[in-house]
Amino acid sequence: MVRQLHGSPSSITDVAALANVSIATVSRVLSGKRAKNDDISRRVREAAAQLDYSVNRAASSLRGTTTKMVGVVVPSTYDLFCSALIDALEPVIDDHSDQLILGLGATHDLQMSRIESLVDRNVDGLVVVCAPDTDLTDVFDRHAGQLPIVQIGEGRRSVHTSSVTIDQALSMEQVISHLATLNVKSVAYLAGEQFSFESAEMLSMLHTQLRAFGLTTQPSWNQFGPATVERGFNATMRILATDRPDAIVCVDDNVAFGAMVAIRALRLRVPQDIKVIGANDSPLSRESNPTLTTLRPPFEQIADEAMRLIERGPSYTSHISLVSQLIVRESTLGTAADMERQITSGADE
Amino acid sequence: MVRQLHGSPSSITDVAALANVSIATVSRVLSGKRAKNDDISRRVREAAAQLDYSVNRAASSLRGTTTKMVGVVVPSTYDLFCSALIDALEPVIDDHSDQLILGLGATHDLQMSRIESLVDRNVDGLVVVCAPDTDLTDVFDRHAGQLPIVQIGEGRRSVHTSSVTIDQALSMEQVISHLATLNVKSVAYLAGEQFSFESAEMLSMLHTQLRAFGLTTQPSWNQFGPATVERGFNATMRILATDRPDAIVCVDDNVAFGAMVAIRALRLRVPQDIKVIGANDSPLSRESNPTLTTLRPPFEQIADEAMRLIERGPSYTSHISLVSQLIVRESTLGTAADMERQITSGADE
DNA sequence: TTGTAGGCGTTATCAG
DNA sequence: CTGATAACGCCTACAA
Repeated sequence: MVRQLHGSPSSITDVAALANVSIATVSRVLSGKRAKNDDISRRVREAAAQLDYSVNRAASSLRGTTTKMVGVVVPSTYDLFCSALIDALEPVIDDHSDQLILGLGATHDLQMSRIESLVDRNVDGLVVVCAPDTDLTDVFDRHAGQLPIVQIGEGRRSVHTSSVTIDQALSMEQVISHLATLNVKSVAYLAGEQFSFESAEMLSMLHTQLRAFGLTTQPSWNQFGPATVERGFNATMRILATDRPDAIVCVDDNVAFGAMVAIRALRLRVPQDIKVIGANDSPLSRESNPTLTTLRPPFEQIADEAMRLIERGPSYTSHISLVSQLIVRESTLGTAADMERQITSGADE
Repeated sequence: MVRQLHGSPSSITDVAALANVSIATVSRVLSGKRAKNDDISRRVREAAAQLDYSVNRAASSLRGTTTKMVGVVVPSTYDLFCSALIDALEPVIDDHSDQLILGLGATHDLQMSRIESLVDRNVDGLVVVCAPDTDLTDVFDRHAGQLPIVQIGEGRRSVHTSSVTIDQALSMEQVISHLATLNVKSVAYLAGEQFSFESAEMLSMLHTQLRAFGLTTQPSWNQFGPATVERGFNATMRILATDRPDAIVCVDDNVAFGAMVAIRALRLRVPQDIKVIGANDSPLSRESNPTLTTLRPPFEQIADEAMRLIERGPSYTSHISLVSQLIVRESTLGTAADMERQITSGADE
């Protein structure tokens, strides 16, 4: 393989010359728009490899109809949902030989600005996680005719864009059904921030499912708050000061961890005395709490569906709803021995 | 402003026609390669605005010398250091009117593949966080002549690339000096994973600084392990079963949180009985542990320096070392009242 | 199936 | 400082 360390990289003309064919043929062979796999085809590939040739994307974008770039706009990579999504999206985008262009913005204006930039760049598609309380429908409507846009998760929908969401009702049903199987009678719920539409929706579904399965809860057990370990700890302490629910369902694995610590601090056992379930599981939280029964959003599926929708172009819009996976672990099913092990081992070495 | 909802977007030719100048002049005005700010300049800008014109980056890249794209390659966005870095880098890159192309890879092969893709795309520069135990010097050497490459943090350095790192020695000095001021005599250290070079370096610096300030430690107090809440909890429980260090320094805010929970579980007080210090602070961990004294890496500075190095082009290489900021909070300086408040309040509402 | 040639929108060059 | 013009590298009718 000849490396052109100095001088400009080889172009399609060089390949054509070396393979003794026209540049049109080279273009067709290399872009797969040619049926046969004969001698010519072989010669072209060989020449390309020898010259270490790769297409100039700028030229290709200029003349062709795609840029092989996909824009991804999310509020922040701190957000565990967003980082899990990005980690799932990146390999899928790479598989399509596309590039992931990242836009960050936690406000309407920032998100809009990033989206405009990406549209300016003629990205082939846009994946957007709307910031909380943000309405981007105007921006979407403005561009949805030009390129496929896929909204992920909550947020007001534009008529012209596709969406991939998580079916919170089915997810909650899995949780309550699981608890019912374990003979749980009463359930506390540590929700997310009050102002979030998602939180309100989840809470309402919880009540629906509790009713369906004949379980009970109490108003003081259904608390809104930030999704932090500390909040889980504090909220649980407060509930357990006077009451004793059979299970605590948490909006987040961090909250669930705080709850478990609080339960242990009160000399109660998980899961024998109280069962704990988390949600919005991500590899990061899993690592820090490997015994927690939790709802894992289907990030790989989300990424696959999003890219599929982008591939189909702007004229096709579809709304896809996926269901989280309930991962059953010791915090609901474990034996006393399991939990003992969890607390005392974890050997540092 | 005239929107061209249907039909192709306006090009430089349209602007030139409307402004009654040549396309060359339009190009110069809009790219700032023209001194005066006279009538011509004004007419051009006006025409561009009227036509909602924006340059076609593909054409610009094809003809010009830059692509206005910066590649960022990191192991994973789960990693708090990486997500904090990306969140700091994105706005800086946007300020330069560039786009951030993200490449993810936790292994040598993946990182190399992403870097090759980005170089193929002719990005204007590359920011790379090497995966642990990964040597990318061969890849760097191959491309460092073509485009500026900036390594962030640990990892083997290539002679031809720039780097921006955190001065761990100075950071540790801040920590120990702070503890010395508070009359701390003995310090335990919960390190990161044993195999990481960074961990070993930090531990050695800890000992150096302890000696310098006349503090003590014990071999059994210096433990390697994963950076999780659970690990911090377990490790602290084990140490406190027999010993009583005046302070515990943790490699990570999560570990520190686990340590604080363990201390409280043993009915000891932070900071009166034992002081706790974290490190690698990020907004995420700060949110879940707002009372922790911690070392915050200078992400904004890192981002600024990285972009500055990229702007200077491939021929200029420089190695920059920045120092973390010690954020002093209640876990070392607080009063009893502070900590009481921390535990019992945190009002869910 | 292959080659030829035109043009995508921009920037760099060079002459005025 | 401005304007005309030549690339940049590629894709794709269209002709052979």
